[in-house]
Amino acid sequence: MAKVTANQGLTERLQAALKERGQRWTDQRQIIVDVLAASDGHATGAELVERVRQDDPSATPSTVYRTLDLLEELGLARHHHGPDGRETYHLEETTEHGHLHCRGCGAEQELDAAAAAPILRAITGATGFSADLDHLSLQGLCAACRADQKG
Amino acid sequence: MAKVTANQGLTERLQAALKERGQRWTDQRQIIVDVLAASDGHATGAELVERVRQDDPSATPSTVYRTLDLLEELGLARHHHGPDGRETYHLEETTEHGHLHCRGCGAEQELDAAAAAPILRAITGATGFSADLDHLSLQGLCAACRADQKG
DNA sequence: ATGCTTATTGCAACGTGTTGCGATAGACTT
DNA sequence: AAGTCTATCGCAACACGTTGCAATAAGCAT
Repeated sequence: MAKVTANQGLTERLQAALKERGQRWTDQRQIIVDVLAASDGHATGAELVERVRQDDPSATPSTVYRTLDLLEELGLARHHHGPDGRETYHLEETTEHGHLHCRGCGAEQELDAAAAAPILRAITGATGFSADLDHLSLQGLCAACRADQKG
Repeated sequence: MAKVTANQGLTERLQAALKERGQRWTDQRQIIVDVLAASDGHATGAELVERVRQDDPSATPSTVYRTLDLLEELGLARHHHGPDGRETYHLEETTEHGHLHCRGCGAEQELDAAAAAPILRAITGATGFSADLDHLSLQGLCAACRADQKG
């Protein structure tokens, strides 16, 4: 049985977008999109490289990273930097969201658009900046850790 | 003429803090603190390494980075990650502040504690998190670029 | 099907930062 | 002043990403 890509619609959109720009559809790109979709939460660049190499051992990091850049250009993927500076990628299909890292317990929490709205408003109010939620990556202490510190 | 360190007070504080922890004061550490103080705005790790090597060509990256980590542990320095993930260091003497990067014009703007207060409040209100201002590094569009886009 | 154009790939080298380990050299004791 | 203990240093190797270049192969035209 032929391996059916789990992302028919996505793949088609991608193929169309590439054609329009005179760019090409390749097996590697299919694999990378599949892997990204499969690790739908968040994956670092290195993790994605490794997973892609399980499907196609001939793939190299440069190709994977270049494809990820391309997917971002096309608006299909996003990346942000964790508190340690490493890259984390996710598909744009996931709703736009920010990230919160607790330096106490190490927990990571997502911040959806609704929860972020007052924050973004405060940023615009204080600075005139309209901040990108997808690039919002905060570090601090979560409620539980703050309570612990007081105890 | 002996080279006089420009940071008497800082150096003394540092020496005392190290002694208390059973750690040592070395020429390299003096140089690194001096360099950090001299490039008082913000400098990437690589820039700092290069400047330190001008004063002491025998210094190696590992030493510089390890010292920077130590200075952070002691609360004397801070680093955050720019939008490209590179590290940027500054002395803690500078008042705590966040950073805003405009993806339109590339401008970088500082965010002082007063301006940030309503933002931090909004974050706590929305999430329970108490965010670290020093690690706050936002990307978005500045007021000018937003106006341009509308034009 | 064959050939042409050029986007994509793999490779190799680089840039930034981190880590393990043996050698060096601070700081303290005698 | 000499010796001891161990923090720090330099080195070499590694991890994550990026970039230039020559070889490959995708997509189109014939």
